[in-house]
Amino acid sequence: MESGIISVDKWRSGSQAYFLTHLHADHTAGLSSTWKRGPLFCSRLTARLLPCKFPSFDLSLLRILDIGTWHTLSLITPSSGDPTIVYVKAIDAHHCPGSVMYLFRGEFGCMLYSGDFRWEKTSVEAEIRRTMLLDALKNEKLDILYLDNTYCNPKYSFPPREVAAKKIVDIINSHPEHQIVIGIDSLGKEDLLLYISRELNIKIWVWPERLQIMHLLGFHDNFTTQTSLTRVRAIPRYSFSTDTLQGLNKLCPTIGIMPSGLPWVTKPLKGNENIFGSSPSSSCINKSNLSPDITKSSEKHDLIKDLGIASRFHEYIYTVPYSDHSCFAEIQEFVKLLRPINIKGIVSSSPYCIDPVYYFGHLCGTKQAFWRVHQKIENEEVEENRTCEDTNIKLASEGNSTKGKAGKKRKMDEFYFFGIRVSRVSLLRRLSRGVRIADDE
DNA sequence: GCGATCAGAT
DNA sequence: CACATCTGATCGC
Repeated sequence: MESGIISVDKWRSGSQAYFLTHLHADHTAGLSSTWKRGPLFCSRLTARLLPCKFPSFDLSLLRILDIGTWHTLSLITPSSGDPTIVYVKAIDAHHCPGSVMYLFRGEFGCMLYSGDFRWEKTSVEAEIRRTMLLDALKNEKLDILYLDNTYCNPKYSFPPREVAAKKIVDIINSHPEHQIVIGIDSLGKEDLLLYISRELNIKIWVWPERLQIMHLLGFHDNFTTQTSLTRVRAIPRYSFSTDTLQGLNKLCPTIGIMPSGLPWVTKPLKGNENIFGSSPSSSCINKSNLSPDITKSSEKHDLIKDLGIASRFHEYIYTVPYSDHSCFAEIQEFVKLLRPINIKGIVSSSPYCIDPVYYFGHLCGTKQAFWRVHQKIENEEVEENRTCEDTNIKLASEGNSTKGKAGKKRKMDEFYFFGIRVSRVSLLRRLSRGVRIADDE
């Protein structure tokens, strides 16, 4: 049987074509400026952004896939040496700029790799995308869906991004005298920042590399690297912490806003701090007379009363459920729409992320996968294993190329249309995402 | 010395 | 509690 025809967000050697869904770091681990293993397919926008991350990347290896158009790849069946045709269509994933899903058709059947995606149904764009996906699948069963299962648990529920964005503007407006910092990554959340910029009619500060990204995305008027021009700054998420906010508040009153799919917490609060801020006697209260006295009971009451979907985890920090991944209900809608024969989650890092078959197996074209997963769960220690593929990884005796307990995992793979080759994993480290299509396992 | 990988942090 | 990213250590060439 053939193996390793194409890889999605996986960069080991042996494939004939490589597909990148988007440029976040956990999907590019293994890619580098010296890439030469084969053609790399991606969206036009990803191709434009890619040199920022990989400056001397050989651009002659890039293959741009226009969204919504079928592309034809002539590949070789490794086992026989015979030519084979693979058709691929890229579909906007609405996760971050350039992000796409890939729909493949070939001898192996029909498969969709969702990548990271957000499936909001409130926008006009979402309706266009829904139609595009259904048209692409017309009269064709979907053999396998590789699904972004980041929040594949009913406990994960959050509103559309538009709602969260409004809340963030409300928070900013309710702090007219404060500096504002917002934690973001190197790509993503641009729509949020644009919305803030337009609603408040201000520019937003970003760090220089981020301004370059904004310009590549075509945003020339809403962002600046001059701190004097604005009170709203977007800073790297890794430098967004309680310490950062406490430091900033020694200079001037500042609040932090963390847009995230989940309530965000930093390291455990110390001493007599609590989620509504330090008591006046706390050693952590800052001593500057510029600092906001949020501990005044009347003001505290007003702030809390008005938080709505936002929450306040620290005296200076708000978290708002602005997520670039689908919530559980959206994932469910997506699966209901597609009715795949089989589903495979592409994320296995979260202790709460569960094999999507557990929740959605009954929506699939075959009940086999559903029953097998339920059987597996009933036969094992449910609370430990059903929510945590990492448990299997930790139990694995060796970090070879099969994830999980060899016997158990192989059993799991049997009902998938493809075997999945997963790179060697550290027993303690989460799996990277991605898939390499192979059916020889 | 360099890139890839890993561990630990935010 | 998650995600995405950074820094720094270690490994192999």
